[in-house]
Amino acid sequence: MTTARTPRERYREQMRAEIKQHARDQIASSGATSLSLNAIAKRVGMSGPALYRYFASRDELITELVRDAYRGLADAVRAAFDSGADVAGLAHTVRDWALRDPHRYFLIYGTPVPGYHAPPDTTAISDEIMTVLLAAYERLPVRAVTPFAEHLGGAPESAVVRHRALSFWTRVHGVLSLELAGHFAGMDFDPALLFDAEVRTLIGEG
Amino acid sequence: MTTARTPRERYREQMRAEIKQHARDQIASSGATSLSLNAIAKRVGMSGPALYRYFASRDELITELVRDAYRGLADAVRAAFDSGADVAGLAHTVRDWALRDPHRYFLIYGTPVPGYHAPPDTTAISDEIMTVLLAAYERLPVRAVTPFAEHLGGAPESAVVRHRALSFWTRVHGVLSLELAGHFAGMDFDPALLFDAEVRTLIGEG
DNA sequence: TGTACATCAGTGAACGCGCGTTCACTGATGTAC
DNA sequence: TGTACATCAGTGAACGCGCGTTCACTGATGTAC
Repeated sequence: MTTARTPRERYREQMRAEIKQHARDQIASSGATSLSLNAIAKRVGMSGPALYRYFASRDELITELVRDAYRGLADAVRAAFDSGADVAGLAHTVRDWALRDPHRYFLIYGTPVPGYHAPPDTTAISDEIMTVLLAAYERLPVRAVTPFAEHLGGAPESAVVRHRALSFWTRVHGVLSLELAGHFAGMDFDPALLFDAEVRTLIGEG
Repeated sequence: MTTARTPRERYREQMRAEIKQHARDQIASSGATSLSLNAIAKRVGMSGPALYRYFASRDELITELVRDAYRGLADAVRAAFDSGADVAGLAHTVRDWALRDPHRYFLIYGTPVPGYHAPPDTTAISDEIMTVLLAAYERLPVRAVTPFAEHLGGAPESAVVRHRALSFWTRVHGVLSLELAGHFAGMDFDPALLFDAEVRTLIGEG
């Protein structure tokens, strides 16, 4: 959130934000692959070429959306941790964030868009999330070393923590992505409770 | 695999199979959303409209591919079970199947294609897979009732089995889809070992 | 405070492209007598 | 075995469409003196 100085700059920021919002809306209803600049322009109320004042290309717009999504998730997770959330709290933070806008979640963790490669700085944001997870697990009682932790190498205690953080990631993603994709529809249970059950296994009560 | 009787029918089956193969190839390199009939036709060596002799529309072709994918996974899982595979064996069957053609896996379990709805019979095939999972878990020692199993209702023993089968599904999918999407790239470990670690938690050694 | 100039937002026309799908048609293959 | 007809695979032209992007241009907004 850089403060825009001149009115023109402020206007630019505003327009960029508005364009991205409409882009998100379009992704929410038609998917990221079929994102159309012309359709967005129409929504924003200008002609297609005008968007090129704000984004160099369609790819740059998508990249920006991906970056924002990563940033948003990382911020949410860090804020929760700073407010004293434990591992279970972090899991629910992720779920709440994903449920608020499923397509933003899929933009990050969904089927990779062929030909499109995420910008390098997004992996840095991913690491940021992982760092918070590690910090949260370091507060829990130490667990026995697993075969996989041995494979990870390094100090045994930290390897165990890393293993647990990876399990957090894969299990939360597993139950969450199936829920968001609608695979539990028709099955007669509350996805929130299955999620809770998985979370319990992540903090040692499983 | 219905036996084609007349030569014409055999030829038809052959062409349909060839078209689907090229469609799979195209999905593998450009994703399901951007599947193009004309491009497939060119590959097969005929003109675009000729494909309409074999598929009523683009959507029907995709539906056919989705159906085949479900069918293939279900057959693989059932065959493994019939050959005596236990829960861990089934997990590896799923992983092997997914690794053989990641895009086929994402076709089923990836980001839902907006506007496209899977045909109703695919859910039946899903149930088939679940049935095999339940059978595999019924052979394992009975476990204590979980809160989620209580929520599922029905006989406690069967509810526990259902809970475990759901955990199988979500955990296998979680670690597998992140691996296939390339999210473990750059992290210094063997995904196969993380998968094994997750599988161990699914059979009671976690 | 007013004038002269530079910056920048947005337009409309045009580019080439590929898409799914329809249609009328040709020519080969199979069927019935 | 040969002829007459029906079936069906595949073609090429055409449909309307929307796409990303470029370009020359207009008009408004900001800046310097």
